[in-house]
Amino acid sequence: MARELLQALDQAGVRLTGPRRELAALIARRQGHFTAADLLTDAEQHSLRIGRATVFRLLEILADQNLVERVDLPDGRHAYVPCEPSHHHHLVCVSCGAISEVDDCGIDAVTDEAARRSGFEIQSHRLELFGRCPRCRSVEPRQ
Amino acid sequence: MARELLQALDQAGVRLTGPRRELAALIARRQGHFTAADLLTDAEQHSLRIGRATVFRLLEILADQNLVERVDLPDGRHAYVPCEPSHHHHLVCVSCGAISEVDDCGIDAVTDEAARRSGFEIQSHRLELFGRCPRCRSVEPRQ
DNA sequence: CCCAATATTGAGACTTAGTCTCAATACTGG
DNA sequence: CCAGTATTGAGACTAAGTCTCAATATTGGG
Repeated sequence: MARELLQALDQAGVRLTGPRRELAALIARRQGHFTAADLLTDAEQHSLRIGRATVFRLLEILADQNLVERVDLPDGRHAYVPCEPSHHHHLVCVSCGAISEVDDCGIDAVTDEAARRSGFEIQSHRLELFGRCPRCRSVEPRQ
Repeated sequence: MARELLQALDQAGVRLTGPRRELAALIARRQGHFTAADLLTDAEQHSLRIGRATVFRLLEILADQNLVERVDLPDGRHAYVPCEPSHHHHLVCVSCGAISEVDDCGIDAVTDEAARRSGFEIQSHRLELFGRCPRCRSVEPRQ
């Protein structure tokens, strides 16, 4: 999976330097969402000397390329999710942090309707869904 | 408008102390969204000695009462919007920062569909729409 | 292969948002 | 008025993120 990330970066004309390869590998090893701080901790545990700025810089590049998406968790923290570049939305499991992607499920009708009612010209939107994933539901059916 | 905020707080059993009244007035004077830092600046300009913690504490109370909603701006900052307690979504004007509320425009169908496809049990969602408000559109029709 | 131009790097200072603690103060009901 | 409780501001603290800069890595051209 790190392979794919690097390939996509390469195609976008981004230099594949050592630190970037290492970070791509760390990201690939993660399940679900992660924060910048997570990556810094990971790097330290692997005895990689990667600066804070480098992490944020790569995350910015990845976000620009839509290879990673920024998600605002309900508690206000910022997390990132590796994902397909196409437009879609995220389902965040509040128990285990797993992320699932769902593509457009008729949201356009909603935004169109909102535009009609408000007179706004809508340029972008962000939909985040929070709940419990199938696995967490089966482990503890009701919370 | 500060009147309404205070009234709602009162009904919720929150003490209407001096600093809270002052902050309510500052919030009422604001158009659209604002950040905690905005309120601190306002307070200072009005020579009010209100501590940082007090601002965050009141915002938390207001958010708990759904009198204010936290909005994550596209640039990653956190802002607050005074609003009606009922469930709804926000339209944020990226030019002037104006906020408009739209209530449920069929989003439930979208979340239901997402739940069906993913197996998640969806507990909450957040939809934010970004674009340009009617006024900004008329001033500069295309950007 | 080497070199000069350019991009990237890590370190750490810095900024900003938000939390926490605590002693002083304000508010409450009796 | 008074005792108990809640709230307050100050400021220390933490965490997230940005910025600067000198050192290093990478690149394409000769």
